[in-house]
Amino acid sequence: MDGRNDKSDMAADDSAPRRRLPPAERRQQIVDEAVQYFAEVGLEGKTRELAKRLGVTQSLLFNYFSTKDELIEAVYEKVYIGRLSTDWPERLTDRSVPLRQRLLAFYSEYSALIFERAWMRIFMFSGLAGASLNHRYLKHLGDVILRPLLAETENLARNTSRPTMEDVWNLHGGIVYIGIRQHIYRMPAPENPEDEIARAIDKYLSFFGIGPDD
Amino acid sequence: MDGRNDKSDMAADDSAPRRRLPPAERRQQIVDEAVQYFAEVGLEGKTRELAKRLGVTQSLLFNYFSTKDELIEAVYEKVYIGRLSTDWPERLTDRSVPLRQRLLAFYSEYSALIFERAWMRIFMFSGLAGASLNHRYLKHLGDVILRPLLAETENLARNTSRPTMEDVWNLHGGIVYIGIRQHIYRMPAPENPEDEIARAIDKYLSFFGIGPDD
DNA sequence: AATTCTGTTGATCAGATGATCTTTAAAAGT
DNA sequence: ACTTTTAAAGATCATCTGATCAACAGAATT
Repeated sequence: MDGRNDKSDMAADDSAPRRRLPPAERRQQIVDEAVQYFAEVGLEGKTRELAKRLGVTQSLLFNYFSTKDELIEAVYEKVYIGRLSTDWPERLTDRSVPLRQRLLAFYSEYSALIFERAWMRIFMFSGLAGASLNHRYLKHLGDVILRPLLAETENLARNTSRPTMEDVWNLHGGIVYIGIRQHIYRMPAPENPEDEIARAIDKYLSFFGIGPDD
Repeated sequence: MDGRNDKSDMAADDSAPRRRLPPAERRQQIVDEAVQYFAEVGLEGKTRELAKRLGVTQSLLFNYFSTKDELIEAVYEKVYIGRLSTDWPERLTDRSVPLRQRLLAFYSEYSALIFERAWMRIFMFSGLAGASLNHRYLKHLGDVILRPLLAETENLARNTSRPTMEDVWNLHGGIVYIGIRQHIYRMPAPENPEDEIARAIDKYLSFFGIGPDD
């Protein structure tokens, strides 16, 4: 594209000729940069461009990943891993705490994790590509987060209309859409997403007649 | 990829050697198939693969579009055009009709238009690619649909908490997310989206103390 | 039926791209 | 200091991909 080759031009580090990193470290460095790069341009980003951003030869990449797909898999792992804390299910179902408070805590932490450009975009790219990790993640989310959340809502719902799984997905989707607008569509973000999340939760709870202290 | 060349193997039409279509018709045919194809595999789909699906030579494409980007632009136009009816703004602000009813009518029609795989995916692909049409569409949507919708809500809101633009985006996002789950992530869709949309609208309205007949 | 017009094909190019392999040189071991 | 080990670079391959252009053939015109 552009003849960037001299100096002080790269996004990453290009200045120092520091070579021969320990393999584990180099591998990690490659994956980290690949996450950022692929998040920007998509999973069809070129290995040469990625190598350039790393200040490294293209062939080096294949020293750590025998194929590009293998690198992308590593990117998936890196990005998907630890995105769903294991202790959320129990904290979401801890009935000694008001549901509203539990929801606020969960979505506060969760949004902090997912309202991140690299994650958001790679999640979308991999979703469009039909990656299995994407399906597994969403199934997992439904099983260990949203379904318990439905149970908690049902337990407290005072209205005639019973909550359904779709109601939970609607709550979830409305919140996630904030991140989509911001990072996928690059629209201006709300100054304080936490406030909007709180409103979404209140809207959800009040619809089922659940108060702040229930 | 696969040596499909003989017969009865293509997704589109491959059987008949019908050649020499009138230019306008051929062009339309190409764009139509391109929409489907790019919606499936992304905007980095190959011209040769597209030509194969059309049962046509790859070089023919460049007889109608001097460059691939030009074809993609045509795909954008085709897909974006007419996706926002011009009469929605006035119908949404027609205060002789209850707001709930207006919202139901709008999102019933709108969801019928956008809950379509090709649209949904190309919108997402173009959004990730940062296409200007995408930004313009969202700005337009905000200006002529969501902002008036906020005004209508403000006009009827009876609660202490005043509706904000973010509330409208939350309503919208929650609804759109149904389509995202279905067509981007390819998750099982709710049997009847209209019901879920109605619930989302009711949740929204009730939060501001707006009744079904207001 | 012959001629003209033009939609379509087939061959091909130039650059890009994933991947391989030999060579170089930095670090570890002696 | 010398040798060994092995990251990393450099050159290169085979294929893919967007794009070009001359040649072909179906349809309209005369």
